Amino acid sequence: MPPKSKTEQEKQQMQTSIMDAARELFVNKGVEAVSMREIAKRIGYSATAIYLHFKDKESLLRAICEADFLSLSSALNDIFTIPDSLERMVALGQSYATFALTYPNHYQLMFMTRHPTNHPKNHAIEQNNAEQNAYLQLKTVVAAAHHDGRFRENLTDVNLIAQTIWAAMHGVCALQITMSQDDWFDWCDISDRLALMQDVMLRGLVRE
Amino acid sequence: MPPKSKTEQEKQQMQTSIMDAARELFVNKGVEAVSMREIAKRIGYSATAIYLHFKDKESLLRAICEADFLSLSSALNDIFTIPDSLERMVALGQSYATFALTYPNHYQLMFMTRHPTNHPKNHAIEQNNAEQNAYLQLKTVVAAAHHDGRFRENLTDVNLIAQTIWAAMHGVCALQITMSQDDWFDWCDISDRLALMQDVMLRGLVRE
DNA sequence: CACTATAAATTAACAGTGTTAACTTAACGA
DNA sequence: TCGTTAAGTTAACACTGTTAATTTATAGTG
Repeated sequence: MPPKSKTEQEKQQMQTSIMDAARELFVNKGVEAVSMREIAKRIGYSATAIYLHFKDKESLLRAICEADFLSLSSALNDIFTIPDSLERMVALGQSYATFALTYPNHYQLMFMTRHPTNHPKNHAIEQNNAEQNAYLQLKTVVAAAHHDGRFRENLTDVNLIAQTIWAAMHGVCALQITMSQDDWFDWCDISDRLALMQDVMLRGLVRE
Repeated sequence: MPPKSKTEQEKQQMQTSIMDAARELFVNKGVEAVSMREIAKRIGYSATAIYLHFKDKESLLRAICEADFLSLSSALNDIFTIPDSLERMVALGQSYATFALTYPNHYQLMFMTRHPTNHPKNHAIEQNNAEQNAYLQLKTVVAAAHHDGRFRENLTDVNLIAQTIWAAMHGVCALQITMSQDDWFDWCDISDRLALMQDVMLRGLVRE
């Protein structure tokens, strides 16, 4: 039943409906455990219909990730209204963690898997802009706090500080994502772990 | 050409040869991208021969991780001769990081890959002993430092402290492993990042 | 030596995967 | 009314993990 000549808007709608169905399945069952046929059935199409909109499964996944990269960026942008530079920094970390734990599969693809660099040409550059943006947002916040003289005297390398803060938040989130299913010991509440990490990092970084 | 009745040692050798081939392929291409047939070909057997030693693909993966957990455990054991509890804690973190960065492949499988955990019953308990040991080593060191009154007053939950320290070290190592290839910005030296993380965590955790 | 039981390994087969090629519709412009 | 063509479907291919059936070669027994 193919009515001819969908409008551009209808195409867009079809794309997002594919992406929405795929995202939900990906998150619930894991990317590898979801088949194209399953995604297609969810929206009442055959599997091959997806290929009219996305080159393959990986590019569908990337499209979803890119979309959420944008929402990460805008979520991080909301932070910049906070006047105090330290509070701003904490809020940035909180938003970052919220994103990571809300979209664990996407986070895993973005920050927890070595990218084979298969397509180094085309979207490698553009895509890294998104990554760069996310890091630049962090770096900007750190630089502001540094400019305000909030860090200890011996902390002068803004890049080093930013990367260490990033590592701290990443550590909590990544460990939660990979290990939360393992129930072989007492995982403290993730929010407690996040809060303590923020607290410890602040105490360790900030001038008294 | 099946000669009858392999000795127990030969069985062991076959198992480890399977595990070695699998580990290398898993790490280089990703677990899901490696087929049993490919692993088997690597060691000159047919795919189904693997099933004589491992129940399925997942249990092969778990066996690999288990073996690597043991070598981590023994690497960490050397620390316990250090008398001062804080120095011991720092040294543990250092050894942990050294292991992670020396064997990034193993580390990736152990701490950076989500495992399905489909069969929570049988081997869940025994198998996790190795993991438990590694974590218990950390917890022991943290508990000692806590007992010595080295932490800030409000820090009383040993589990929470241990998990946060773990997350901090994991963050630096994991980010290094996944992102070191991406050259799209100025990565500071890994040893600087590690040192700063240790320093910040110490300042944030320890009573003055 | 012959014969069988058996461990070790292999091939055949199954259901399911991502993906491509060939085919079917249905609506539009001429 | 007739192609042309976009939108979608079915058929097919080369894979995957895994199980069942089958081979092979040795070890022990008569």
